[in-house]
Amino acid sequence: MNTNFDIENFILDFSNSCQKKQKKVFSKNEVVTTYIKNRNQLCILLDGNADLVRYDLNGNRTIVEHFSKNALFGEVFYTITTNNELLVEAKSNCTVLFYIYDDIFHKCRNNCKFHQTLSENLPQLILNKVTDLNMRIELLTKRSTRDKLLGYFSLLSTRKLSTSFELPFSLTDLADYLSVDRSAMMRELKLLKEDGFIEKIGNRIILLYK
Amino acid sequence: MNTNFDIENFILDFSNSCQKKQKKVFSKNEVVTTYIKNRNQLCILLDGNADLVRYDLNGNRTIVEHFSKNALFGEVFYTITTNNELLVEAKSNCTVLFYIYDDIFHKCRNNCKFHQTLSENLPQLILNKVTDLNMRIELLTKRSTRDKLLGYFSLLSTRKLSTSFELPFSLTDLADYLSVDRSAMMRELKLLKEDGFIEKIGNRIILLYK
DNA sequence: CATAATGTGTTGCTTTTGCAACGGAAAATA
DNA sequence: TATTTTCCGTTGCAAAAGCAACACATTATG
Repeated sequence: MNTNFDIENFILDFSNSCQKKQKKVFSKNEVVTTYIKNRNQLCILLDGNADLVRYDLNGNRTIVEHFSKNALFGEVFYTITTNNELLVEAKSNCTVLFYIYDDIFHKCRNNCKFHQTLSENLPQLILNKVTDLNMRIELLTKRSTRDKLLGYFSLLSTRKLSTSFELPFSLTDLADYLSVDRSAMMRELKLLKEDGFIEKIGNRIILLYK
Repeated sequence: MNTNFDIENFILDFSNSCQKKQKKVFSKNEVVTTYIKNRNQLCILLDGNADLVRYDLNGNRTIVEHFSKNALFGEVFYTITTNNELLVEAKSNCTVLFYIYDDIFHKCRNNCKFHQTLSENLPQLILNKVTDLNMRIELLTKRSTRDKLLGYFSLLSTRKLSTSFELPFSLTDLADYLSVDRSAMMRELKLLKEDGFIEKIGNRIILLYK
């Protein structure tokens, strides 16, 4: 996450300072948490990978966000407006810290340093989420599967400062992230290879164009 | 916009308190502003309607956000990460206040009340944007044009607390907002009518299902 | 008021995407 | 290690969406 706020040190310094917290360990595919209206839970992923997933009424699965080490998530960052189930699924073994925010923008009743520091930095952290969401929207508004794939690859390439990078998703999950059918995406992936846009070696993509 | 912060009164009280501002009037279809990296402009729509629009390399147009009276917009709320042109277009005659934020989360150098009050409420305002963006993502991840239309209609219906409501867009713009082809959307709209999901009288939609 | 510009509604055709199904590879698990 | 489960890669077919073109309505504008 791109922030001036040093989450890593913050966690090291303060993670034990608040009494109102819980630390839990999850194994792969377990449900870490479900998003519930007005609870204002805040979670920190100390270790592992997890996805925020939504299931709609048609049974379609959408990966809304992907979290890795030190990611912050929870209802604090996501005002819930619909009835759709929103849950965080562990993609690997995970260690997670849970906090409840009585009031997002004010101090913890216990007046602990953790909540205080976090409150100060919350605006910046939320703005980071906004950036992520806008990127997501940009991807989703692309009209074809090809453009979604290329857009996503170019994003990863920019982040890694390299035309070669690992996919953080399985291909099945990538399809759910781009909101397209998996087999149609595989077909397009093949065409992208044939048309010389990309190379794919296992989980690694190499961008060839420009 | 759904916020505890009373924008209307805030504008009345403070819009003249900061020296670093500009008030401008635009006529329909004029470009209100272009989003530029690191400028941190903040705009308040005093009157009229405007859209945040993106044009991609294929010439596709996407309406990213729709603004009406008292809406806040500008780079402050949108961390720019791509090269795509992002601009705000007046959809009617508009009056807009412009401010520049030297530093989003700190006080204006002039220490004016406007920036101070806004700083205090910025987290809440950003959270409102997050809500909007999440709804947008939810719409865009729907797999079919039908589901996008129904999802959008149900959203408007919830907002207006009525199964009957006016569309805030022309149908051409609605297609750009849902990121679908206009004629395909028209076709689907016709089918929705035929299948008894909606009624459409001019600009007004009536939801018939459930 | 006449004319231009924009928006609506429609359609035939083409392309893209989704769906369903399957075999084999890889990974997780007993 | 054997076995089950998940993931990858592919394909034929059906459905949906995009494209292009047009007539007509409505709205702006000289």
